[in-house]
Parts: sequence; C-alpha cells; structure tokens
Amino acid sequence: MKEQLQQLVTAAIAQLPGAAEAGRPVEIDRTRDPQHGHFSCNIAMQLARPLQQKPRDIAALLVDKLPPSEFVAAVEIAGPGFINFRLTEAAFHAELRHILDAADSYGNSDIGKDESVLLEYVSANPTGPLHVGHGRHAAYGACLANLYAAAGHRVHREYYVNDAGRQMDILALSGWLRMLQATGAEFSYPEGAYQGDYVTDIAADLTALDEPPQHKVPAGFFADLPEDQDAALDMLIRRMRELLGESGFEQVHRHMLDAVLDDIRDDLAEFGVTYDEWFSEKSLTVSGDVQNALDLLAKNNVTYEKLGAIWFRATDYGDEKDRVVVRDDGRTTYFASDIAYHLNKRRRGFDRLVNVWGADHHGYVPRVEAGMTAMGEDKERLHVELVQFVALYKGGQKAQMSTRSGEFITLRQLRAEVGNDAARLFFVMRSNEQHLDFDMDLARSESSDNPVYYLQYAHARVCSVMRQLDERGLSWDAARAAASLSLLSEPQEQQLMLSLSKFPETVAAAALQNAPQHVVHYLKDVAQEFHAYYNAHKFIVDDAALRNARLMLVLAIRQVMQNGLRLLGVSAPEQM
RNA sequence: GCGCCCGUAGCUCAGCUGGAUAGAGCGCUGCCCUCCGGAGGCAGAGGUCAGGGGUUCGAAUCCCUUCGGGCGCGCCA
Repeated sequence: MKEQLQQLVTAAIAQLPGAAEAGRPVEIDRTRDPQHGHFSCNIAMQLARPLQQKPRDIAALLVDKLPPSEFVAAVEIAGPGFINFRLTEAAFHAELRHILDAADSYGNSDIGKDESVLLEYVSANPTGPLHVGHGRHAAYGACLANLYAAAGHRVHREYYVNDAGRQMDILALSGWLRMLQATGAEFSYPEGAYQGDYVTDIAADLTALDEPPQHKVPAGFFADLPEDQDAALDMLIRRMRELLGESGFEQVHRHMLDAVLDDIRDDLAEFGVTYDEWFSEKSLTVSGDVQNALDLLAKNNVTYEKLGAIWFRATDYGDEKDRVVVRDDGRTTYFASDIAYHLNKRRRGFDRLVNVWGADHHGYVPRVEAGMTAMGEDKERLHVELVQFVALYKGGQKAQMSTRSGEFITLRQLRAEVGNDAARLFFVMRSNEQHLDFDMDLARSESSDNPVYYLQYAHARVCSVMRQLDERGLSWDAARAAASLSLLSEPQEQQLMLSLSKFPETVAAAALQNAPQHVVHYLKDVAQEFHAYYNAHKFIVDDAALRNARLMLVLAIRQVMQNGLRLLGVSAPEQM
C-alpha cells in the first residue's frame, strides 16, 4: 500500500520543476488520527526550502499532478502542508485477499534482497551451561534472523566458539581435578576453577575414555602455589600440561569442550534456536587466518613492538588505547583472533556483519572497528547490537544470579519453569538495549495478563470459530466471501482491516531497526482489536454473505497472528 | 577520571530512525456473563516525556549541558 502511494507522489514530483532535483526522499507515513486519512506525506514541507515556496502551495501543485488511482478515495492538504490520503474500501479488500493468497509469506518483502548478512549471536564461552542472559541473546538473535529472512536478506546464522585460550584451559584443569577427586584423591579444589556441578558430571566420563588421563596426583603438585588466584591457576595448568603431555592435556581439553558445547547446542535447539555454522576460534589459528591478519596489519604499518609484545595502533582509529595482538611470550591475544575472525567473515563475501553482544562488551566495539578499518575494511559493514541484562523476578523478589559461585539460573531451568514460548516472547518483548525485568510468575500464568497467552489465544480463538463452523455443518466459501467484503462496514471491521494492512510495514521496520519488539506490540494491538470484535459481533451468522465476509476477515487475522508469532519464534496453537 | 547505554502515567514499558491532540498493559474506579471459549470486553481517572539550553516550519525523538541509574575501561575471553 505504502509503495503504491510512494509511486504516485514520485510521479507527481517528476512533473514539478526543480522538485526531483532536490533529492528529498518521499516518505509515506501512517497517520495517528483517522481524521487525517490513512496515510500522510510530508514532502511538501521538505521541499519548501529548496524550492523557496510555501509548503501548502507546493502541496497543492503536487496534488494537482497526482496520477489517478482506484485505491485513493480522497487527497487533502492539511496543517502546515501534509498531503493526506484516504484509501478506498477496495484497497483494503484487495489487501485482505492478498493476505489469504500470500498466506505464510504475507509480511515478507524484498527490501534486503541486495544484502547478505552474517548474523552472530550468543557465542557464549563453552565453559558451562547457558544462563538466562544467553537466553535473551538467543531469542533476540534468532528473531533477527527471521526478520532478516522475511525482509529478503540472505542470512547466515553463526556461533563463534571460543575454543582457544585460557578460560578453556581452566575448564580442562577443572575437569581433570574433579576427576581426580572422584577417584579418591584429596586436595582442596582451587577457588578460581569452575565450581558448577556440571564440571563434576562431565569429568566423570573422563575415566571412561579409551585412554583415561593420569589418575594419580604426584607429590608436590599443589605445592608452592602463588598467592594470586590467577597465577596459581596458570601454574596448575602448566603442571597439568607437563604431567599429561600435550596430547593428554588436549584429550581432556577436547572432552570438556565437546561435552559443554553439546549441551549448549541441545539447549538452543530445544529452544528453537539454530545455526548455519559453529565457527571455531581455534580454526583461525590452524588456517593461518590469524597470522594473515597480523601480517596485513604489519604491512599497513599499524603495529609496533613494546615491552616484548606486538601492539596494534588502535588509537589511530579512534580507540582509547593501543591493543596487544601478540603477547611477550609469543602467543596471540583473543583480540588478534577476533580481528582475524571479522576479516574472515568479510572474505566469505557477506555484505553486512551483525553481532549480538552483551552490553558489558560495549567497550570492545571501537576496538574491533579500529581493526577492521586498519585492515582496509569499511567499519560501517559491521553493526553491533548490544543486549542489556536480564533480572529475574519470582514472587516479587529479584532472583540472585552469581556466576562465580556457579549458582546462576540456567536457560534450561527457565525454560522448564515458564516454557519455551513465554521465554521467547518475554526476551524479545522489550528493546534489546533496555534492561529486562523478567516476571516469571507472569510468564507462567494462564491468564490474559500474560502476553503469550493473549496472543496465542487470539489465534486459537479463530481456530475455535472455524471448528464451530464445521460442527454446524457449514463451510467457508472463499469466492462468496471475496465478493461480499463490502458488507464489512462495522467500525471494528474497518479498523481491523487497517491494522492488518500494517503488518508488512511493521516487519520491514523491525528488520531495518533490529527491533523485534515492534512485532510484539503490533500483534498485541491486532489481538486486542480482534477480541473486542469477537465480543461485539457474531461471525457465524445466518446471512451467508455476511458470514463468509466476516470469516474471511477473521481468517486473515489468524494468518497475520500466525506469521507474526512465527517470526518471534513462538508457537501458534490451534487450541489451548 | 574517561567512554557507552538508559531516564516517558503509581509499576513494567511502546512511541514506526523529526510530524498533527504523547500511547499500551498492570494497578486503581465503575460497568458488561443464557453467547462462535470470561484464558474475554467497555468506560474513567492518572504526564513539567529527569532539569535547562539549542538546531527548525515542527523535538519525547537530533546536538550541548546538569542531575540520577546501569555497564565498561587486562599481554582474560
């Protein structure tokens, strides 16, 4: 609908001397007040300055040049110079038919057809089970992927697996120590090691390997550890490597990683969150990508040596300070992997890279952008969406979440308590850059206060009506309905047709702004209007023409609810 | 100290990337059940869009600033 009006106005502008040259984009907006018609255009005000004429005069000239259209009932100039359009009933009837014709694809567009997107989300360190914060990332990322696809983008969903580095070494150490404890060794488990019970569970399987790792703790293994917790862990890791040998250490490392990663993968899959690729950080080192990136930086003269380490001149590209890429012991940093990773993403041919990161990583954004720029990439190709924290509320109390002690609420626990649908919806219901208060009591309640039920019920209710129709031995006649749409003259029916027609715009806007919550709010509006309509009017009436027309409207509502819920990753049950 | 994000109704939040008289849910007040599912609906009260400047035809939206809250400033990942 919007595009058609846009074309009409553009055609009018082409006939107005100097107007097209001003290059102002033609924006067609929904009106808030029905007195202003259905759509409005502010182009006359935009052109006032370049054309040096009064907005209302320009508007009058444009209206005069507008090509005729069967869908435009009235055009008015209002206020400071808005051009307001009122559409014909035929326009809304056509949209209704279009909804049922397009069915599952209603709402899709091709605005993103020229742009491929690599979307990276969650990418939690594989050192333990996902917690509720990761759940929000998962729900949000998966939803973005759906929106991008609906907008016509080619989307590649990716999870960056941080399978290299110190945290993973600590996990390997933790597992091995738990295994030793399980086989009878007695020592005090280091504070800095991973505390969660899952470590013990996974470690139990270490002994079942074909060649289980060293069982005995040699004398002095825990002797003379530094005071500092981190230094102590590093020393233990070093001793463990020496004791088990590189392949022995690697075996434990891999076992722990695989077990945790499998758990994460299962957890996400159960949550309806899937990926096209699980990209290994370690593979970047093996493939030489890290070295290539470092070479590129060196070639571009943006690295230097200081205190035995190699630094990247990030400050030259707007970052706060320069960053180490190769440590004084020769090992590359996480940051080195990460810029190599981003270069790799671009080299794979994606036009746009979208990362979903925790809000606590915001300081990391300029660093990666600096890296990209220094390697000759356009940093505008990278977009980072930050997701704020989740606070769980239960019985009016904030649930404590402490990662250190291992006493955090996992995504699994949350899903078990409130269900996937509620979790998915609640996670995307608020803007990602807004702190989220997750009310678990509300999420599990079976009442209209719960937005999940409210939305799903609207869908189920239409299904129920159709079942009722069947029980009465009646059926819906599509042709009859299409011919009788002018009978939909009730204010609620008019309003619903108007609301339904907004769905494609809503999806496009949500995709463009990375804002799934637009879809949620939209669906709430439609659901509310539908429930009100249901309450006020019967659909299964004796008058066959009216009945068919109303059922067509109601079926269109069901289709839109279904498509919207699918984008959000929430199921649309036929009965509840 | 520096940087990023946030501040809208009593509470939780929208506000379509600058539009016309700022919205919803919960809560509160008062209504509507012989019904295609009450897991519902209708109406009302409730606002200095944190404060102050600025940009322009027009600002909750953009810029500056003050205040308040969150987060970040490793040769961790």
